Amino acid sequence: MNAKSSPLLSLTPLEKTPDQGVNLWVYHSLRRALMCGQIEPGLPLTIRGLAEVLHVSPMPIREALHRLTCEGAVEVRDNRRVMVPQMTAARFKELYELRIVLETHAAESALPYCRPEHLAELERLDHLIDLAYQNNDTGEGSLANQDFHRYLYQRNPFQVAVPLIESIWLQLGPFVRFAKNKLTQHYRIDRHKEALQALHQQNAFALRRAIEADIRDGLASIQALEGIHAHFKEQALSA
Amino acid sequence: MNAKSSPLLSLTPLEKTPDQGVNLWVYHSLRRALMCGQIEPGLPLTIRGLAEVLHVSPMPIREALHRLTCEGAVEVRDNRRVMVPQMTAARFKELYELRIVLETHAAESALPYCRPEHLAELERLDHLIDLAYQNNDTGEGSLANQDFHRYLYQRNPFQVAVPLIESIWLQLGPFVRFAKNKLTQHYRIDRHKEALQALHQQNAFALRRAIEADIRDGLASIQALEGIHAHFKEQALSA
DNA sequence: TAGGCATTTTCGTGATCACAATTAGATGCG
DNA sequence: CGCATCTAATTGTGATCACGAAAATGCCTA
Repeated sequence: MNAKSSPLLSLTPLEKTPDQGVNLWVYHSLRRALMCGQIEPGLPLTIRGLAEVLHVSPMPIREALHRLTCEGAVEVRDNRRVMVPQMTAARFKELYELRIVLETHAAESALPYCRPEHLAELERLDHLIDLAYQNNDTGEGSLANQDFHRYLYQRNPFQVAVPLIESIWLQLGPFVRFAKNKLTQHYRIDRHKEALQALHQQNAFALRRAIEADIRDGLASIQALEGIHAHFKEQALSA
Repeated sequence: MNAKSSPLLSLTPLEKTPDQGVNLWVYHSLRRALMCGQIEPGLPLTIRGLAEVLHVSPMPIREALHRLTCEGAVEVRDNRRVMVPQMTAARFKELYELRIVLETHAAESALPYCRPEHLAELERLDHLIDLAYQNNDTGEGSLANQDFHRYLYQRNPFQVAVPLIESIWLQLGPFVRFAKNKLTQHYRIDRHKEALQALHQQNAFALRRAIEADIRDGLASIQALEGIHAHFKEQALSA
């Protein structure tokens, strides 16, 4: 009996499966773990290993890993091993620029559809963010922040950018866990309030500026962390 | 023996599998079929049916369909049936706006990495596009056009937008087949030439304008088709 | 004691099987 | 003759198995 010594992963597997298949439950569990930085980049993820950790058959794991692969959350090395990709400073910068491009566009395209009741819901979601950060729960705060942005963008019923944005979030997720210092939280301007005001005034330009500033603030609060680049793999330039 | 009457699909399954697994071969075959509009939107795709058409076991089909699902190429109706999503005018417009946002950004970020030898390759790819259209091969022309754009964007070694752009292409793919009229080809301005000139001059602004114009030209040539909207499902507004 | 090679283990892939859910066709009632 | 119901075929999901390839382990030699 090979008692796998794999449990380098705690992997709180979300609350039990309500009704959705085992497949989706495994996917969401792994996704959550990725997003909260519970999986070490570079550590090889094996199908059978994860299957044992989550107490399911290898099949749902296989499908979840494939899905996460095509979403960019994990990558396949030389056609075999799968792992969370190493981050580089250049890729980090590209991902954040893409966030700005995509999310300012998504916000502007959602602006005409925003009704007063939606603004109320956004204020509620923004309050949840504050609560999470007051509890020093960085992971939950990050997820709540995504809920705020996602709800805004999805006001546009024809929105097609959200899956792409979520893919970017997923690629950045494993590295935001280092932003545990709430120091910058004290001094930061609440860009969400600015966004809400812009929404109220139906001011597309102000909305874009608020969203961009919000994203740049998050980036700055991460880059301000000393030693953050130690977690980035030096890029092997093969020009 | 249930002789499936499914062959509503011709599905020229690409050239045989060179060395990559059956999995990837199936995926690329389906992707190619999607891109060339060989699969009727709304027609239900079944795992076992496709498995019989491609003469493989259901397993590679299952994985390919899942991957195409998370790329937005196909969608799952009420958690069971999978099919090419119906297009609406609103979604069409959103997808093209997203193309412009993503591709102008990708082009600009690739600009600093463009060397003379890359420009030569781009001219070669542009020539292939002309050849395809001269042969009235719309499908091949569309693929060649994607090769041109992809090669340009990938000059940036830290590019992260290309997978997202390919997802948009994949969602638009099944509907560009209607653009079979080469009438607009005669009068259109060659935006790729403009892009190449901008690249040569390292002019970011001109490059963005060329790429945006190129995309808008393609959109216009499709929308100019009378009756194209007959292929769009009227959107069911549930506000 | 360190390095090269062969054996063994582990892994991903692809195939087949069993089962619940859904759907399409058949049947019976009004 | 039309419609509701029931039955049977079909589908997606999840589990298990077999196989070739890649790694890890151990062994042997210099």
